[in-house]
Amino acid sequence: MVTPEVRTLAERVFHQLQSDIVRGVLAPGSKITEPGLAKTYGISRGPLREAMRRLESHRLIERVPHVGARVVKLSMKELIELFDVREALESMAARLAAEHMTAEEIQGLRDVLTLHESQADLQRGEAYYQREGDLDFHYRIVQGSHNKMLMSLLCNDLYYLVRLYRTQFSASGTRPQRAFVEHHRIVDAIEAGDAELAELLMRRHVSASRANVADRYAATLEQSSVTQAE
Amino acid sequence: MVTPEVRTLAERVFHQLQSDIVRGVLAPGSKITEPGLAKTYGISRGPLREAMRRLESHRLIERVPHVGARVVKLSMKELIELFDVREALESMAARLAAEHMTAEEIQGLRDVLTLHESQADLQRGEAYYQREGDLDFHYRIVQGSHNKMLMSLLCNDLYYLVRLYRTQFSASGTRPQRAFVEHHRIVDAIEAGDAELAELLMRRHVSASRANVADRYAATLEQSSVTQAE
DNA sequence: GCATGGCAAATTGTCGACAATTAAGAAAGT
DNA sequence: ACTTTCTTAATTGTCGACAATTTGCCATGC
Repeated sequence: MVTPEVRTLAERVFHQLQSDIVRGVLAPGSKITEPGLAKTYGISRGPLREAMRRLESHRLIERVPHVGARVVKLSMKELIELFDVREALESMAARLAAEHMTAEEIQGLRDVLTLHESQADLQRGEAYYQREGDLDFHYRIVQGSHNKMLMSLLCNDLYYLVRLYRTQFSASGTRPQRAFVEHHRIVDAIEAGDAELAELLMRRHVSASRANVADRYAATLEQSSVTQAE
Repeated sequence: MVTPEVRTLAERVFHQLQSDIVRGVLAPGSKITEPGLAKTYGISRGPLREAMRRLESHRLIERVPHVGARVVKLSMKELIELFDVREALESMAARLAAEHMTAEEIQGLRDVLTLHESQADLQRGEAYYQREGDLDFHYRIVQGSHNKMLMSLLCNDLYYLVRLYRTQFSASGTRPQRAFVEHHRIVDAIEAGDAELAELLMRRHVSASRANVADRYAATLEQSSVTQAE
């Protein structure tokens, strides 16, 4: 990941909190109190509040004035919204990557895929896609777009939410091989410099992930309505 | 706009600073010092720093640890990057708007257009598109997407940068009528529920704006290279 | 027994002071 | 005259204390 700038206390505690939230150390929806955190991390409330303000901007915590803050808890609806935004941004990223990625970057992307392939081969492709690997792939394509604003939006904001969702829903995705193939096809398009195709494939790829989530959402709704009816 | 939550000092000074930066009261690239601002706004540095941290997250100021902060100054390259992101997000917004917008919202959108038309008719369509009007149109479509994450990204982050760019480059867009027509066509598509068409038209609309900016960018580069050569 | 009002504890918001780091300017040496 | 180094001033980073607001609880009245 990006080397965290740990020059100040506020920076350090920001990254620490970010990590703790994404990894599930701080449970989604749990209330976090300033004196508590200050004591936990051994700092005063000043830098802590600045870190929390940044986390708020990054949508990892939600604050209400004079009341308090709690770790964000993604609803399925919000999760699907997140995938819509990802579809828009990542398809654009794939298009730009096909136009601007250097040979070295493309090679690095291939290396990531082969590495993942061997890992997935061992673990029967089950757990892998719920880990960092999948995001690593998307991460590199965003970098390849050479668009700093895209990189900032996706890598600094949205991907942390994606990782948070994985801890929340322990996504038992049933489509590891399919995603594999899709990844390969996307790299092929990028390597061929076919921007239009790369964009289309990435759009379908993210859209398929969202559909997967949406299906489970529908199943959940159905079940809850049954529960409500009885 | 969204009613600003002015419950605390930090909130108030955040909105104040945001407005001052976007309106050009604080010049792009100018250095801003904490004691100076604290004195100007009559508050202490605590809330001020929190407001600045939020502005930093929203990309309106840039901070370097132990050195200071300055108002962001968009380069043409960054501006074009911004338009790329807008193209991706707003075309998605138009698609969702065509799917989810209510009759009342569509009527409101039409009202905005007719209002703008009368204004533009008076002012020969010159100055209007550099003001709030154009953004107001886009704003409503984003609202119509009913996607909170999209709304947050576009309305809370990117649109402030767009407004900032207008003060920076005093964009002498030569295409008011064309944009008018494009706006109308987009609304037509949304009203017809044609999501695919709405997305396509919005993509072209933003893309055309970017092309306009890019042309001026190229002209600027040419001129500077001439200046350098002499 | 329940609702309403006020009281108290805890938490958040704000402030001023002190420590740490940086940048600029002056002085001295080559 | 130029570079280098040291000193100093200014700015940022951090802290602890105080004020304001909220929330839960308890007592009182119906």
